[in-house]
Amino acid sequence: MPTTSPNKLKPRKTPTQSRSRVTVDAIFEATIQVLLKQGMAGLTTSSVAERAGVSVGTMYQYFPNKQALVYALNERFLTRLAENVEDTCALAAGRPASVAAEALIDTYWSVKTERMELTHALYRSVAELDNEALVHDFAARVDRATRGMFRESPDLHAEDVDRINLSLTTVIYGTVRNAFERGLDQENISALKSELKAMCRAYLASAAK
Amino acid sequence: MPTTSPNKLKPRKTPTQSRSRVTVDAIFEATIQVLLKQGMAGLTTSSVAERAGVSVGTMYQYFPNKQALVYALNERFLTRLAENVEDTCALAAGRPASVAAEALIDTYWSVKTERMELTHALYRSVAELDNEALVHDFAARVDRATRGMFRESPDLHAEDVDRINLSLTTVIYGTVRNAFERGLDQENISALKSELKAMCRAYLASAAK
Amino acid sequence: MPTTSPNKLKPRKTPTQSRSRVTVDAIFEATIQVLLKQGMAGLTTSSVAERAGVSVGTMYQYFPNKQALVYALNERFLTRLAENVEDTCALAAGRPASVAAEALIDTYWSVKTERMELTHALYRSVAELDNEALVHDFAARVDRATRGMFRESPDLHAEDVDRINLSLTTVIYGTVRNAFERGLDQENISALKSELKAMCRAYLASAAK
Amino acid sequence: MPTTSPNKLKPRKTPTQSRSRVTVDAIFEATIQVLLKQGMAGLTTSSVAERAGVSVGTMYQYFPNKQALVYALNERFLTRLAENVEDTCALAAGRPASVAAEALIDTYWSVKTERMELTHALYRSVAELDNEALVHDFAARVDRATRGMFRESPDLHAEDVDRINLSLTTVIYGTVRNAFERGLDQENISALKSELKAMCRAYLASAAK
DNA sequence: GATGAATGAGCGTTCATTCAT
DNA sequence: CATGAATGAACGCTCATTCAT
Repeated sequence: MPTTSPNKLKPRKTPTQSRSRVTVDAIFEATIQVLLKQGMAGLTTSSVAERAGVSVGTMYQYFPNKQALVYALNERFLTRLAENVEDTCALAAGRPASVAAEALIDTYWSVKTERMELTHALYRSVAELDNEALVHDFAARVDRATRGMFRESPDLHAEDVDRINLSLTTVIYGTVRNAFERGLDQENISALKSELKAMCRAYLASAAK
Repeated sequence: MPTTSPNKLKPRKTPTQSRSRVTVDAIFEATIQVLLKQGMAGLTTSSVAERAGVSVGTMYQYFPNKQALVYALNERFLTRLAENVEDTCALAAGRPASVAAEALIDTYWSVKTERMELTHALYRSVAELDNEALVHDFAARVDRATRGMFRESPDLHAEDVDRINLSLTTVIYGTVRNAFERGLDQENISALKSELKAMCRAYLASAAK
Repeated sequence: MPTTSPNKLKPRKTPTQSRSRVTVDAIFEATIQVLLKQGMAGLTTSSVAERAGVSVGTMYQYFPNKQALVYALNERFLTRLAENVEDTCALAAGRPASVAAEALIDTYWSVKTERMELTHALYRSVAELDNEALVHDFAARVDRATRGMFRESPDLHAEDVDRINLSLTTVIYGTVRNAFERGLDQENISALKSELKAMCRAYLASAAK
Repeated sequence: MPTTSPNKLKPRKTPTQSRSRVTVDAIFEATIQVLLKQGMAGLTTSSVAERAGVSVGTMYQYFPNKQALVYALNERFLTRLAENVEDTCALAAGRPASVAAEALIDTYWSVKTERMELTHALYRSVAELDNEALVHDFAARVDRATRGMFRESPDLHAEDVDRINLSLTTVIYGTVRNAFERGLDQENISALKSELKAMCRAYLASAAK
């Protein structure tokens, strides 16, 4: 699958001036609205521009092409997610691994729940526009944070940290995503959350032996 | 997001005759090749037809439209997956839950690994063409099989089966998908697999108390 | 407008054998049915073949192409119309011009009324497939008949016949067609018919002076 | 026969700005040229765009689809025709019915003759694209005008007006159309015109008795 | 003969991108 | 800088016609 060179995806200008900021924000918000209402199929440059109240020409001042817009939008959300995870990791560092894992689940779950539909739409947009490099970058960043956290856990052996970190994060992220995509109702969703926690606890308990 | 009525997605003729079978297979294989080489963006009716060595017109004899083609391709793979899972469930029925869970993991993992790139590409194609109804149908089918299997597990209380089934399947399927999407290498992949098994075992052990 | 050479439009075989006759009739009837139900837009070779219960290949045995089929269908109807008019003219020859004109109106009107929808559909098909040469040929044939009839009218001067024939026929045919295309109800239609007769009578009375 | 909802046929932007006006006019003129040279069969979006010297994309800025273009073209001509008839009716109101009828014939004839080939081509285009609703609307509009005119004729009884209006207009419009479709030469055409007038005069004289 | 699967040119339409104003 | 009319390549899809069986 051909991946577009990242240079082509970078915004044309970093919006430091306030007017630019406002415009870019409007474009992002419009993109989200369109994504939620029409899905990726309805995400055309003109639909976004119209909703943002700017001309297509203006959009092209800030983003060299459509893909760059979607890229930047995902970057925003992933940054927010990464920051949340990093905060959580900073707070939970030094606590037992099971506590840290539960904190991670809570954080991840709440970020996904907050704007569930949008999250779903963004997942799709990433897949559709070959922005996987972006996702990998953020996965690495988040991985650094969680690994750091587990490294500080008093109940984990140093040589187990990487393995456990990989397992826990892969399981947690995958499960959360799958839970939402299966279209479960609220009751099942929250039941699932505590089962996931139980599973992580049990795993850590057995792994620590 | 508009969902296309399933009637519009049904193949035009069931390929019972041998010539049709060959043609349909060629089209499916071409779709896969294109999907792997160019992704969904490159999946045009002409690219598939050309690769399959048939004309577009012929394609349209078997599939009423492009979406139906992708739908049918996914259906094929999901059917294969469901059958494998059902076989596994039949074999593992009556064994302890942890053994059953491990069998499920092995089966699911091997089906997905077999043509890893294709699995990934199909995940995308489902998202892009609103074929989620199809996925839900198969999820329900597979769910019936695993629930049946766990119901026979001697070490599970009847009232726990549904909860445990939901948890295990959501965790397993989500983890497998995520493992592939993270692009882990073979070593990490197989490490992950045994960790996942360990996790399920620990979970079941703690749940059985 | 490019007119297709008539050779290209001729049926491939004159259906003298009875089996051919049946097939050709079935094809014609199917063409009519499709024309009535779907209009020219739905008149595809396969829709006609399917309705006729034959394969497209068979259709091409009898008609070299689609246009030839429509051509032949129109030819059939125009022949029927021409024969009716010729019969009427033979009967009314020698009668006063106004009687002859009324007879012509009655005949023309009844042919059009008989299968009104079909008549309309055929008008369209003629226009769409540039079969105007055909129409002109039949117009000439019908013209010969009516001219012959009026020539025998005792109350017409020989030098007026051509002018009066042209006027009457143009007015009558045009009015009949327009009456049906305006979508008038039965009451207005029949009122119109007697007015048209009155008009022709008045015209002939004044022209004879 | 399926009739397309009129909303789908409305132009996308009313060409008030001068640049748009020019473009739309060019497209209309190109449509006419193509219609005359190739007939409806040759009227493709690209042939029109090419002849108009614009891109297909530009065409679609002004017309939502091909049918809308043909619809708008017919609307233009029918509006022109209706206005001419209305003007004539205003001028001839109050004059004897025969004078009014002759004025109507002159007007109708001249509008249709002015661009005879085009008139013919438009008749076809209406039939082919199910624009008959449009024609009926304009027929009603023109009917109002002529009925109003005849109502003012001093020599007509009020109770006869509707019947006479219907007869005269149906005969006149039908005859004019038929005259053109028969492909008569100039000499016959103008002979026919005065015969039609004579016929109407005679009809009115007899009807007034 | 009869069949109907296969063909592929050509259609109507969309939309990311550009650039004169 | 902002605009949005114009562009045109590329798409999904149809259907008259052919020809191997």
